[in-house]
Amino acid sequence: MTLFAPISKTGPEGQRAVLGRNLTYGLLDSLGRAIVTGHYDGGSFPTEAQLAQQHGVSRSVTREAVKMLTAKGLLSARPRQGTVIQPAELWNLFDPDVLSWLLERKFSVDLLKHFNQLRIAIEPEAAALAARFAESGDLSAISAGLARMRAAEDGLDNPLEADIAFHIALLLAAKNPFYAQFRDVVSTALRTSIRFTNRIKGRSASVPDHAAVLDAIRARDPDAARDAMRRLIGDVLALIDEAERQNLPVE
Amino acid sequence: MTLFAPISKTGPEGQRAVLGRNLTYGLLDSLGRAIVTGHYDGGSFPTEAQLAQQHGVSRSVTREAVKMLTAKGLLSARPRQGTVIQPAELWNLFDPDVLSWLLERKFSVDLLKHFNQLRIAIEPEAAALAARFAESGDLSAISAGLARMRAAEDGLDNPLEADIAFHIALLLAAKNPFYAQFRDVVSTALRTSIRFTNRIKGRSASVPDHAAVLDAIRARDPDAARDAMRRLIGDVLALIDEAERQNLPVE
DNA sequence: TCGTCCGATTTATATGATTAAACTCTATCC
DNA sequence: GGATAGAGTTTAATCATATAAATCGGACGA
Repeated sequence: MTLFAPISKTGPEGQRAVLGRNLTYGLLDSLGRAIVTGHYDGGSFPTEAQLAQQHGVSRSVTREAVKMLTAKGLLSARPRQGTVIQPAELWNLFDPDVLSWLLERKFSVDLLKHFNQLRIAIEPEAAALAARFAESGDLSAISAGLARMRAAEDGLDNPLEADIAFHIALLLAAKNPFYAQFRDVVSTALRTSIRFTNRIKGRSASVPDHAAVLDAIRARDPDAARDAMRRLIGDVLALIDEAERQNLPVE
Repeated sequence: MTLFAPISKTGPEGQRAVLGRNLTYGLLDSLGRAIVTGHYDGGSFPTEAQLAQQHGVSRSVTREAVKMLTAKGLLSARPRQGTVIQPAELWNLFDPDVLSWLLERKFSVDLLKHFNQLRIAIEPEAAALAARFAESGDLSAISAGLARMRAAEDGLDNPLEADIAFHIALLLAAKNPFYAQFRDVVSTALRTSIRFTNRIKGRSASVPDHAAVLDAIRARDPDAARDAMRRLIGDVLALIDEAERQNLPVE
């Protein structure tokens, strides 16, 4: 059974089919993706010796990749028992790698809904905190994001990247390191959303709604900022719920 | 310079001073704690050869521990450059290990505030979701937590553990895997809070306030559930803010 | 029937050798 | 003089092999 091709090291001509910046990261990515997408769901996970052989790398590389996966909560290794996949509840979902592997699965409205259920908790509160604590640099950054969104309306910028820039700047303005950690979740959620929301309405993210958030932050009005942001994400969630009710075909 | 004692392997009588279940995990914990608590802030991080020598372990163990730390975002390793500590913004703060190392630092009201600023985003929304999606098993679990809190009032249970059980059960009732991930943050926050809040008021967590949350969830009223939970955590935050203003000596 | 010991399996650890990557410095060329 | 190509050096990356420790299952014996 040849589930995987060799990661490929330096080939005859010296080219390197990169799956990462070196063999270990290549294997990490390959295994992580395979685990999260359920390639091992039926049978059991291979032993470290089998892994090394299947991927054509040494045991050192294998062990280091496995150790990284255990650090992210995907695996657990014990002598004699072998290396086993941990139940999904133990995975570190906020790890950027795990997050990106999750998206390799078949697209699911469910995942998108969960993303946005999280966003509607985090971002309104982040806006409220930003209204209290944002410094002038933070305000400029949010404002710059908004400006890019306006430019995008005239085709002068990428609307998705502009939207992301706005939301990231806002998370940083909350001046709380935990909120800053949601950078990846939010940008991932937005990137995932785009191919979905665009199917429903032709509209991209509403500039006036975003402007309302910034205005409230500028006015140092936490409650108004929270409400404005809540409305923004509430709209997306309503869209998703509607799609779910209609059992809309997606992708 | 002997910053660290050897991790200690099997000693004379065969006992093992465990800093983890094996050498790699011992080193992981030791290095993680040292990094997060700032032991390396002045100088630069040792090379892998130096680490191995300083801790009296082999290069394999060292490399695997370092790889786990890079997986958690604390380190980055490149040839010729050596192994370097990543800026704190890149640390995976939601990783349970990182979270626990964070608490090894000198207690700071700041950290406690950040914890609860996060909780006030997550938990009210979790309560609202629970009001919509909780199944009967979830309701029993939350109810059991509340019962334990009541028992604790009569000295029949541990008030802190009862409180934690309540909040964890609620997170799980939201039926969203991302919310479930906050188990560690919330229990850590509560454990940290206790030694702080107890200094201010003699009161432990209010049973009626918690009961109000459960009642709203039972009544399938998301808005009421959100408000009730918001009030609960808002109280804690108010306490912290007050303490901060008075620059209260802590611990 | 129960416990103890033995053997097999798999990860854990150690070590030596070699390779590749990345930075520094220098000497050379224009 | 300044850019630039190349050599040299440092450090992680990789490979290979050997040995130790942990644990499971079954055999054996009281």
